[in-house]
Amino acid sequence: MNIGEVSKKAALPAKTIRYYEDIGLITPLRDPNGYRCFRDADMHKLAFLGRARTLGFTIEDCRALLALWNDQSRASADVRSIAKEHLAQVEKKISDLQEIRDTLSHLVRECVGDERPDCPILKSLEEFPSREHA
Amino acid sequence: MNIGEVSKKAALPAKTIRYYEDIGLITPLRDPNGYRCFRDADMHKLAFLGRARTLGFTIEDCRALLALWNDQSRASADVRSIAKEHLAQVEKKISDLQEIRDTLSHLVRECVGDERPDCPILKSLEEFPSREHA
DNA sequence: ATGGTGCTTCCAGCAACTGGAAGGTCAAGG
DNA sequence: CCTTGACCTTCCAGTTGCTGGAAGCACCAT
Repeated sequence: MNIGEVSKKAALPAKTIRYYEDIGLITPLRDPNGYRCFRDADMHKLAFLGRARTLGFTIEDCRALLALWNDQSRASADVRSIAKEHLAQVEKKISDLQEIRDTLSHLVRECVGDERPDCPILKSLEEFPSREHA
Repeated sequence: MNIGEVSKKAALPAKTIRYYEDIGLITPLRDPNGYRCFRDADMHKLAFLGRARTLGFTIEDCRALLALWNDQSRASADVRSIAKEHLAQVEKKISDLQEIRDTLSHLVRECVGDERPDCPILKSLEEFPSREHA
């Protein structure tokens, strides 16, 4: 399989696949003409990577998960701890964003948004030294 | 005021402040010795920037907001539309992350996490070609 | 004079790609 | 046989928003 076909099947841009090879996540063979030659195992890895990435695992997480995936004697606890750690980060990010959303939507609701220069949003950005306590 | 003092007051790293000058968000004066010399107006801008950045506005958003802030004849609608756009992006991100969180927490719950190699998380990453429809 | 801290500039690097240029390869059509 | 066009290759640069570090002045206290 050439990169184009793999790209379609794995739903990953060819550029991304080349990048994954660059950083050592996959090592496809080469045809005599220099074209990358992907086997089913490569496809599987790429599908795995695509899935893990859409779940927001970092590339280094993916590297670790791939290693565990390839390790027949791995303990499932190892995988679980990576996933749990990542889950915690996702939850933190959600709550940070929720706070931001609340502030923003409050500001947007307060702002009439007409032709007058008076703007509560700017006023708030100006007057609210949020990090004073830092 | 030198950069160190401003850095403390605005709760922004000195590196960040220099970076903001580099990209033209602020233009502090210089003392004869070459040191940056910040006036109150610079401080205000930096505080404004810090606040806007903690709310997740991009640098380019900040540039636009600063320009509006400095524009006495601005329409508050202009500010509002930037904030609304950003709010929409934040909300999108929250819901994306919530989906990820749900999937992840489901996986983590399913996984016993013991010494056995059998791992539902890896299995799911393997078997679930999430982007097939792309 | 010496030490320590603070300031300067510039260069490199992070994550995870993405875009584009310059060029080789292959299959089809004339 | 030649051309066209799609596909492949490599390499370099850019993205966002900083951050780290090196090399070298500036300033103040002793």
